[in-house]
Amino acid sequence: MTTLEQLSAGVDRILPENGLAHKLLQARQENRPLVIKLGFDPTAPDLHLGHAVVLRKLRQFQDAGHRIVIIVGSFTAQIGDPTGKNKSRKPLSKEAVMANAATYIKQLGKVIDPTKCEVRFNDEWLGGLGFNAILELLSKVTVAQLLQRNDFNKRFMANMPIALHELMYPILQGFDSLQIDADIEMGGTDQLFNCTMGRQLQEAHGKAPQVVMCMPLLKGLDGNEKMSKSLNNIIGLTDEPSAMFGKTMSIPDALLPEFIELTTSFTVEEKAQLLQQLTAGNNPMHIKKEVATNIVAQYHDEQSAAAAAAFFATQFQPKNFEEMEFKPVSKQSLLLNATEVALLDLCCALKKDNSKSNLRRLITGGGVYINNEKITDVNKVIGLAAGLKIKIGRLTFIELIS
RNA sequence: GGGCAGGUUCCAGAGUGGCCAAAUGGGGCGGACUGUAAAUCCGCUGUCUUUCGACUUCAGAGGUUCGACUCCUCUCCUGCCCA
Repeated sequence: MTTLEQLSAGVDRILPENGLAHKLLQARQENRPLVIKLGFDPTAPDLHLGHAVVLRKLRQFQDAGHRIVIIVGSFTAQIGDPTGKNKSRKPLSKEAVMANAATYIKQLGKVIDPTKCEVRFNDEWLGGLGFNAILELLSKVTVAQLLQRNDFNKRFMANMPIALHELMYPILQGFDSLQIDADIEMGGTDQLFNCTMGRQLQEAHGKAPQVVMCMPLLKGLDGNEKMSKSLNNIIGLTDEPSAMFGKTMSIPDALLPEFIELTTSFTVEEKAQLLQQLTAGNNPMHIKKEVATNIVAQYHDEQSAAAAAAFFATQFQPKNFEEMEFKPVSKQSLLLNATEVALLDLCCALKKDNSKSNLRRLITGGGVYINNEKITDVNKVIGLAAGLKIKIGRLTFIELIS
């Protein structure tokens, strides 16, 4: 496989189409690495599999000897990439930005080599921009162009508010590209517009426009929306092996092809084979297990992956308490000064962040088991003996210890 | 600046004086089913209370009323039209 083929594999869109080939050629002729830009907003430092799709591609560039520049949107974070969903954001403190950036970069290391990438904060150049410089920048972009952007367009059409500063976001992001002379900007397909802005500004300033490479957006656990922390449908890069495995198993079967393609480290042949098994009607569960194992192995290791698979098999496949694993919780930590207590109170003590009403519903709804027996009476008196096993909801398994 | 229309629980969106903790749909959470998942069906979805019920909530503050999400006043916020 040629470098070009490898680097363009799995990419949703390259703009212009022959841009990557052109840049690679140029790099060879000029004997220099390409500058590959990736921006991020330091507001949500929890990276997930969706981010990894882009990062894995970045890794390939890194391995091919190109220069990775990570732009921390320390300035633009104050605006927040306008999605229409979230209201205008509070400006983050300098400390918060730095802390978020640090955790971000740490997690970045799960996919790319953090020692071989440059990190820049965009308030370095945006923070001190004078008003005349801003006006000069704004003069390069028209309102009609900005309104072409999907979020803006939708909101405009739906009579939803668009604050003026939100319109600046793409322009500022483009300005970043100008500052670092990006050859290529990476992003998800949702970044197409913003990245294009970089091209435009570079051209307007007499520089070579960057090539835009958009990776497909990974869908989240619900199988519908894109993976995103605010939608609570992510598989986090730092999730524990068992959680990572379990979450992967919980994706809808229909999402499997996408996951095989975008999240696994299988070879092209292996991927094709898995897909073929799927269409041949093999039980998707087995294939999903392979995918889950592969994912866990990537972010942890083979042993953890195998352990997570085994854990899943014992914890969620049978209904028998004997084989399941329970998290030990000491009686003292519950602060219940009694030897026996009503089920509801026990649940309250164990799930402190749930409201009592909510737990009451859970119990009456049949979601609570004690020692392998479903209990629906909230008043059922439970003896607090060591070894008591209790399951609350689908995911909480607790064993009392003295 | 002027005119008009709006702000309802996670979201969308009904509700225009008591029958409203607030329809319906979505989402979420449980259960049944299941080979993980999906589909389907059932239940739940403000807080506290064993029950009766009590309490807090419909942008905010006041007011009218026995009683307000619903009426009045002011304030804040949003959109549209005109300047």
